[in-house]
Amino acid sequence: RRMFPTIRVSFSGVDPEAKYIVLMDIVPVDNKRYRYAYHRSSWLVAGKADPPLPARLYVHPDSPFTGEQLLKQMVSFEKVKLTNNELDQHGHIILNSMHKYQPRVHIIKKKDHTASLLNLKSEEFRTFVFPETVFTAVTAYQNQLITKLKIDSNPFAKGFRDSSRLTDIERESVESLIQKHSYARSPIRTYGGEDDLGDDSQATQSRGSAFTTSDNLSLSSWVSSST
Amino acid sequence: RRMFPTIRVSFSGVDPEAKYIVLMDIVPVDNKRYRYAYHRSSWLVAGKADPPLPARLYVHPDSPFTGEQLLKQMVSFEKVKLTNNELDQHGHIILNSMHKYQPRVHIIKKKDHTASLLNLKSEEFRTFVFPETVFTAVTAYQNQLITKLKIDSNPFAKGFRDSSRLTDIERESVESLIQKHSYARSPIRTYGGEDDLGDDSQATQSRGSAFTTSDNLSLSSWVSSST
DNA sequence: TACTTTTCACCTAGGTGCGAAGAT
DNA sequence: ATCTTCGCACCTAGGTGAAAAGTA
Repeated sequence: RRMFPTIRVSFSGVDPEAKYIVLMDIVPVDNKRYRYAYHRSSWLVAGKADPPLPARLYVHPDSPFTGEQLLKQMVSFEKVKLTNNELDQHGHIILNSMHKYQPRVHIIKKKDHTASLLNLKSEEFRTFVFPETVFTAVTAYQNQLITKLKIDSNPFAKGFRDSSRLTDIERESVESLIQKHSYARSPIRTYGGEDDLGDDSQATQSRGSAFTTSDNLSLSSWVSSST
Repeated sequence: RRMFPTIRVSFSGVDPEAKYIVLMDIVPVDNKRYRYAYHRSSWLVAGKADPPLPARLYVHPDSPFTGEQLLKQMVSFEKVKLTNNELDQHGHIILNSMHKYQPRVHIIKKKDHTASLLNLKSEEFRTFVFPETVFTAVTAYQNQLITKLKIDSNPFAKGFRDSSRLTDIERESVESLIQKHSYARSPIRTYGGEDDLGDDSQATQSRGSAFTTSDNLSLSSWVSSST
C-alpha cells in the first residue's frame, strides 16, 4: 500500500542547468522487533529483528529533473508503495512489519551521458535523512488515535470520517503522542554522502501538513499485502 | 478530450544503447472546412479553412526512451488530449473542429548532453505518417455508426453499451465506410525527415485493433472544450 | 493472543456519451 | 439550421479502513 502521509522535499543550491535523479529508500533504524503496549500507548522491544529483506530503491517517476524544476517545485513521494511480501514483483519497497524504519531521500547529479543509474562513480550524490519521519511498519493500526488521524487526513478514507471525527481532546492527545516520541529530533538534519555536490545544496522537508513531523507509531505508514 | 482510438507504434532499427525522445503532433491535411452530409454518409467541402491554430507538440511522457525499450515495448499515445480552445493552458493539442487532420509521430535521437528539446541541430530525427489515421475533428459525432462503434470499443463508454450494441449488419456498414474513405492509402508509409538516423529505423503502427485503420469520419478523435 | 490476509463498501480522480441549453 | 458548451449519470482505475477469516 501507499506510504501515508507523503514525504515531500524541497531542494536548494542545485545547478539549474544540470539534471538530477531523485530517489527514496527506507532503511532499518535498529536490529529490533517491536510490539505495541496498548495500556502504555508506546512501542516496546520484542526481540531481535527478523532477517533483512531485499533492499529496494524508489526512483522518483519524474526523474530526471532539471535543477530548475527542483528549485521551483516540491518533490512529492505520494506514490511510494510498501509491502511485506519479500517476493514482490511490483518493485515496491519491502519492509518487515513491527520493525522501525527511516526513509531517506537521495539526489544524484548526472554528470555525463554514461547514464546507468547505479554507476555512481561518475556522478555526485547526496543523501538526506529527516529523523522526524521514522516510523514503525504495521499491517494494522496499533492505536485508535492514529487511525482517526489518518481517516481525517487521507482523502481516500473520507468514507469513514462521519463515524470517527477527531475531537479537540483527541487532537491534544495526538500532539502529546508526537511530542513523546520525537525527543532528541532536530527539525532538519542532513547526513552527507561520501561524495559532495561541491555546492551548498540541501533538501528541506515540507511542513505543509501536521503529519510531516510524524512519530514512530505507524503514523507515517504501514505494511500490507501487495496483492 | 482524449484522442480515441489510441495511436500505438512500434519501432525497429534503433540503437539499443541510445536515448530517444518520441513525439506526436497533428497537422492540417488541407486548407478546407468540411460539413457532413447525413444522407450520403460522407464529408463535403464547406469552404476555406479557419485561421490556423497554435501548433503544439505532445512529448510522450515516457520520454526519454532507451532504444532497448523501443525495441521491446509498443509506444502508446492514449493520453494525448485534443481541444478546440485556442487559449488552452493545459498543453493539449489544439484543433479546428470540422477540419481534416493527420497525426504524425516523431522520434529524436539524443546525441549528447546538450539536452534542449527543441535544439534539433545536434540531434537526428525522423517523422512517420500513417495515412490511415487521418480524421476530421468534431465536437459531436456526425454518424451514428461511429458513435456505436466507439461505445463498443472505449472502456469508458461501457455505460452506453446495452442500448447501442453494434449489430452484424452495422459492423458490415462500418467496414464499407472505412473502405470508402481509405482509398489510395498504403498500410505503411514513411515520410523521411531532412536528417537521417543513418540506419534502417522505422515505425510501425499497431494493428491490434479494428480502429488502427481509421477513416476520416471522426473515427479517430473529436474535439471538445478543455474544461 | 497477537498479528496477517482477504474481501468489501466507500471514497478520489478522471474518461464516456447524452441531452438540454447556448451560440451564430 | 448547424454547430458548441455544459451538467450529468455512468463508467474505469485504484486508494481507504472495517471486519471477518486465517495463521501460528
